Amino acid sequence: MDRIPLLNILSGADRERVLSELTEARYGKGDLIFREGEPTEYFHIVTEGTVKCVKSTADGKECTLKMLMPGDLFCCDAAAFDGGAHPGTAQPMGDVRILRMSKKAYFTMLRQSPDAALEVIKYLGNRLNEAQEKAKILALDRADQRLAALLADLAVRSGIEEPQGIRLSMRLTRQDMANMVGTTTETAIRIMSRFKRDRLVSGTANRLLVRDLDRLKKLASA
Amino acid sequence: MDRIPLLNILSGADRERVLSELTEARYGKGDLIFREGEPTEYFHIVTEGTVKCVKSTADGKECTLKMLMPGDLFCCDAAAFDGGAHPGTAQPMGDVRILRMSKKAYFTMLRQSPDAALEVIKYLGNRLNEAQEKAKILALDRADQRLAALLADLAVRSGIEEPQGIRLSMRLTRQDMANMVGTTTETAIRIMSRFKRDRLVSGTANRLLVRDLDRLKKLASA
DNA sequence: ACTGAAACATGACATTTGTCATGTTGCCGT
DNA sequence: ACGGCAACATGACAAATGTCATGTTTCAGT
Repeated sequence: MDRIPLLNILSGADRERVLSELTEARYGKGDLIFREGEPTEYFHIVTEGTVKCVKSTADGKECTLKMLMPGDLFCCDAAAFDGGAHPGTAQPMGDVRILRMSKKAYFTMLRQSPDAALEVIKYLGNRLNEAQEKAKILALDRADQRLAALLADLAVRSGIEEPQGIRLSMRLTRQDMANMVGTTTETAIRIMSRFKRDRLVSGTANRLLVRDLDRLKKLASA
Repeated sequence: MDRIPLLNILSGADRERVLSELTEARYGKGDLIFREGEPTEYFHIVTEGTVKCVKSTADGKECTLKMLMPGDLFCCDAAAFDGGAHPGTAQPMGDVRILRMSKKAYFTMLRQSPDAALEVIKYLGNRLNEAQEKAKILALDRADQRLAALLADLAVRSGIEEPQGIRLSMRLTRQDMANMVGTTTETAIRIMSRFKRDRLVSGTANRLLVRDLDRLKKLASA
């Protein structure tokens, strides 16, 4: 519970009150934290593991909006909408732990602590910029560039240095990648095959290695 | 200055203090309110006209992120980032009027008025949902569906009822549309020609008419 | 009313991406 | 260790979109 900015900025009575409103919940592979369309009830904070935010179409196609990692907030937006529905589905990638708080307690916190409100505003601002950057990439770049950008980003943000390159910390299938960059699984596989041949990456879902981050970044913005 | 939620929720001394910090600025065709990469200095509110938010690539391609209309806030996000740079360019579509406030006054407002902070949180939450919905559309839909969705959305949000159909209030070239849905001008033109042939729309930039909103919506989500 | 520039239009072709089919590899649970 | 399912792989073809070229229409400013 140390690496959560929103909680760290609080102190004294504010902090105690907020902590007393938080409940821990755990989820595993196959669970859903909530579904697209369901009414929002809680404000959430990820403390361990990775949570995938997904939107789907009527005909079964899926699009992954964001991978939430420890420290990330969710439903700080939709929940603010009185009575709104979840705009997407939240799905754990393996074991995760989250803290949550009722909508009412969340509003109370925001009203009573300007620090908390400012922190949420900064967080949402960053998320908005991120989402718009993603939209730009989807609108203007080719599939291979989008995939290169994704791998580079994941390597930088959650990669582990290894002698051979940067190891990605989470399991990530070609289908997961496809959903994140807006292509089909087949194209993602083909592009990954090419990247492998060109020694940019190696390995599959359980052990993905980024072998040439610089070249990957260059390709992403070429 | 009546139709600005953020200002309407304030009253008394709070309202006076905030109003005293706001300065009006006007811009016309060809001006830029700010450029991508420049440091953020102000928080802005649109009061009249339309402002286009754009991101560009090194090789001159452009992507329109959002059309801001009266009541919209901007740089409530980037400005919250101390010393951050503008993630995009803000460009007036014709004559616009905006109110602005220094970053410092903006922070003071957010600290002193929980109502203002909550309003900004709600606004940012909506913008985030919007941006993610846009990303989903870019990731999963064909160009004609994306264009249909755009036209339907504009018709609903800023259209004027006319005997022949719904007239779009702003000037919008095929190139503008292309930049908003992530295609080339040529494809946007071809798709619009088809829509015209099928009696879904008519007219060009200065006088665009949506003639069959329902069919347009159906195409968007088919 | 005229004129130059911007917007619109369309054809021909290249490239990218999707679709469907089929086969191989890797990994998890018993 | 092995059986089965998910993940990975690849070919052949279709569809969508981009690119380049060329011509017409529309519109704002003189």
